[in-house]
Amino acid sequence: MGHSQTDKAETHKRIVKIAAKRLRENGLAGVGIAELMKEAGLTVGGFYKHFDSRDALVIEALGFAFGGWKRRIDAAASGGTPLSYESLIDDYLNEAHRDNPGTGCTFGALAGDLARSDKRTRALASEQIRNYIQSVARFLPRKDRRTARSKAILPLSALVGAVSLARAVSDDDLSIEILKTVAKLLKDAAA
Amino acid sequence: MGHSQTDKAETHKRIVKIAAKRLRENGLAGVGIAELMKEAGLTVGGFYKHFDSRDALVIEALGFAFGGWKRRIDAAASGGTPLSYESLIDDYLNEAHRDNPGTGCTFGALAGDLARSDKRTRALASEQIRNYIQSVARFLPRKDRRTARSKAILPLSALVGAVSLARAVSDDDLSIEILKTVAKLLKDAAA
DNA sequence: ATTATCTATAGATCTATAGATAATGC
DNA sequence: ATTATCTATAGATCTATAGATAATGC
Repeated sequence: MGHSQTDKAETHKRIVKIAAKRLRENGLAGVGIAELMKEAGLTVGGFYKHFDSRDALVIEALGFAFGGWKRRIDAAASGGTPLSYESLIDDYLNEAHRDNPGTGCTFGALAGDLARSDKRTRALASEQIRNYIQSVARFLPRKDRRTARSKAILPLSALVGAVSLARAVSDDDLSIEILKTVAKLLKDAAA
Repeated sequence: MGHSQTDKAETHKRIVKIAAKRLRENGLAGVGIAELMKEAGLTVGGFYKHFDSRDALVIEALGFAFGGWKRRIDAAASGGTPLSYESLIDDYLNEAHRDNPGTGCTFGALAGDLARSDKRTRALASEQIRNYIQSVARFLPRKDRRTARSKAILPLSALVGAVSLARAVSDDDLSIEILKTVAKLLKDAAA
């Protein structure tokens, strides 16, 4: 039982990270506190020294989850290998992303759950959608730069819809057809 | 306490309809048996004379829910007023649909939940996605008829993604911007 | 006699809290 | 002394079942 204040900060972060993954995998109501704490190597009783309520953890975890994909594409945008619009699409619409919602786009995994969440959670979603629109806008081809913000909303919706539908079907051929077709048509439209 | 066999068939259908609405509103795990039975004017005990399990009701309710929107656009397609591709889009991307998931498109409301459902439920989703692709394909402009099936998958994904995102945000201006922008860009792309 | 529905409840699960335990840190 | 974590459990909720009740339908 080691429990310095440093340990506590690390423990807190570990719980948030695990929740960010498990909530994207199982939905916002799909995993209990006891299970999350167990995955963090702890027991249920300690939870409320870290969070006021389950909802408080959900909000924190969503904040962390949203940050993940955004950090990734922003880093790619400003980093050494500037990502093209096409590679952004391929980075989103592939089988690895489809099969790993826990580390993927939060909207792709939880848009439906967010729609049913309270106002505070949906305010976070608003803020993040704005971020995502801006992020996607930066990757748009030169010809769309002037109306980039508007132009970014269609591909963003199509990406979220396509990965949701690709995950919802049991037929793998159909699932891959959805991913590949939407990827191709989005690229064609931008060319 | 009236309970002829005719009554029972009607009661069964009433429970399914109520579930189809409430599951789209609250998510596949968001409403309990007692609440559904109460809305149908019944009590919880009678439930299992109608359904083997809660899951069995969910499957039946999804079947009914999927049928709703499809019946609507198919009727429009073959009916007196042939719906245009543009009016199909407007029929989907508007505030009334956004604000009434209980009577709207099942994928728009439940794609994320379906992705986390068992294989049997996702098999139903596969079948229905195929139906929806065909339904949308019939509305495509003349120039896209040859590759209609492929061409239908992008707008379908964009519609589902856009309504999910429009519901997920708390900011009404942003929500309307999503609906209107995706509608306009889809129409422009088809023109 | 059969059965559609009712009331009541068993058993499981989940959030949150109470009180004990064993470290930290002044 | 304080506190991070533990064990144990209260209270709520949810699915499913048991047994009673009051209609249907032979």
